[in-house]
Amino acid sequence: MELLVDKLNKIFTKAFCDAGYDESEIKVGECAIEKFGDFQCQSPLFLAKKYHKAPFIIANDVLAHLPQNDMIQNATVANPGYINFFVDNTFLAKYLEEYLQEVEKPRKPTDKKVLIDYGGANCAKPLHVGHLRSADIGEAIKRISKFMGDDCIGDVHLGDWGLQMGMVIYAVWEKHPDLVYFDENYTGEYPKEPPFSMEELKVMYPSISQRAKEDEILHEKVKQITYQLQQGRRGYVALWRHIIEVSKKLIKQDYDKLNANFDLWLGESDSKKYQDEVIEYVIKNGYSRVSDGATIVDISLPEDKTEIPPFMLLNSAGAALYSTTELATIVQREREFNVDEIIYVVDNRQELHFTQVFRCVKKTNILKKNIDLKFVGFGTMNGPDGKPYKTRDGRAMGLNDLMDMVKSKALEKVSQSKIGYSQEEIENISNVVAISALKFADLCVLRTKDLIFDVDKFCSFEGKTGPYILYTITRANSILAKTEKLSKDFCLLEEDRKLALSLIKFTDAVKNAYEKSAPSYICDYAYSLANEFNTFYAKSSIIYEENLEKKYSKIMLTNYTKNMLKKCMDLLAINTLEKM
RNA sequence: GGGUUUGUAGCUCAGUUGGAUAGAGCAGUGCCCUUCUAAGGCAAAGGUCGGGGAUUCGAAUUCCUCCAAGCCCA
Repeated sequence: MELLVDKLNKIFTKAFCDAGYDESEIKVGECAIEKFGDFQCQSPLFLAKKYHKAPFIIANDVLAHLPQNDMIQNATVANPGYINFFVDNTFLAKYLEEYLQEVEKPRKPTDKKVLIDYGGANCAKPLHVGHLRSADIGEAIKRISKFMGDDCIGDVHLGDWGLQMGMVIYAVWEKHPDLVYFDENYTGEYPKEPPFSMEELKVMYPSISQRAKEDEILHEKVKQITYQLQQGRRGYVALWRHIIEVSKKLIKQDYDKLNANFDLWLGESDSKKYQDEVIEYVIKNGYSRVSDGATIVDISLPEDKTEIPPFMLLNSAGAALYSTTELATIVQREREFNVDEIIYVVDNRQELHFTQVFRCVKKTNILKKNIDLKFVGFGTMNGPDGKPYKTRDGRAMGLNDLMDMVKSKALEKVSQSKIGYSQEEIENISNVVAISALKFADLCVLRTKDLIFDVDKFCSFEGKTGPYILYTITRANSILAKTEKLSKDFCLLEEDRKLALSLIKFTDAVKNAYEKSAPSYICDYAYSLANEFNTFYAKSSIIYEENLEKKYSKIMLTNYTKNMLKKCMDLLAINTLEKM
């Protein structure tokens, strides 16, 4: 199906050509001033210089050559050379119905397999506000890409190989020093069941981490355990497996609340099997050199203004680093999942690190095919002082603490509702409302910018928020529930055309969101559509409308809007409600 | 010190390849529930687009310079 703007672009391109301006890139856009038109063409302004003519004259030439058609109405020229026009109502009504049918159809597959690396939670550690962005943005990008026809898989990519693992092992040892895991001479099978519960695991890391900050000896001990684990000490590895297993369950609970559904639950340690091979490949093929005892790969390019620090393969102690693991992971993703593109949804602060990794991949030709490596960075969640957000006691705020805060606010609000809900309904509704507030607040700012963490903002249910969108859906739904199906043809009323025009802008929003990996475009669109609907809602009486033709048309629009809003929220991975 | 990002209303943010009167939300002001959920709608108010210079018919947007802040690497 040809989109309206494409149809218009074609007509205008022909008109320009007929008027003697042979240009291929004639474009039509939204009219900046509403009363002048639905759309406008600014091309005369751009062409003035080339043709040595005033834009106003060009615009009039074009207007005279505009062919007769059933779309464009009341085309006028405005100073200094805009061509403004309206779209015919009957045409718009027909187009809208076709358009909405088209949107429902599944897209043609793009044959592109994309792996999205988001999440990044650390095993044994609770999720904090910093994890919110990656989960929200990553999940939305995944859904948007899928909608556009890509074959997408999401990988949570857990941090399962760091110091925190040593801390938990230490905590277990402290509690049960006589478990077989700690007996170096033990050669038998280790128990299948973990020696701790989910609840116990939750408190292990925070308590040891706190103590290690003050206790130098304990800190050393933990480092040593971590080292021994990474060297493959049997008992520790067995215990480590238990920690991962229980930890995954805990982490999944949190991600489920945010609607972040990962296809893969891999972690840093899973690429370990490729690590030695990768190191050997880089060294053997002469891509690396030794500098101050460390093995590095120079990745600077001639066009760089300043030198980019080298990629570090092995440190001076001969140990693999975070960057090495990253390289091995990319190799793993090529071999095991055969991807065409990898998208990293991570904090902006990691940009240099990924630039180094990507360059190293390219320089060493370590991949068999050309995989597109994309860094999709997001801004840091900062506190009111502009620095990364910390609670009063100096820790990052826990995700669950934040959720509880928002939820209690939602509970308060829902309990006040005129509609008498049961306790169970109140519980469910406030849950959905709270999560929508949290996610929408996070998603609606352009991802690349740092943002100030503001509890009140996340708890806000008015204006440009998730609950506003949900509320709009429930209003629409309430009308639909109270009306019977009427069989009349859809005719668009003059007073409702703004809502219709808003509905057909969906394609632009998704396209932008997809191309720029920026879900905020969907938020903006959903908000403006909801806004338009609420204006429509306030102006019209729908279920009491006596003219059946009008009534039917308005009900149809209500239904279209509801579906569209739900579609947007689904792309953002935000659940909606029928009643609230 | 090098790199990088940012500076738009009191606060939090939008602002398409330069284009008409720089837009939203929150807070504050005034209206609107005897009709579909007021978590809403309508109206007004709020700005030297960090400062200065340059290019242009035309700059929040491009270039230069200065100021301030964040982050990364040292």
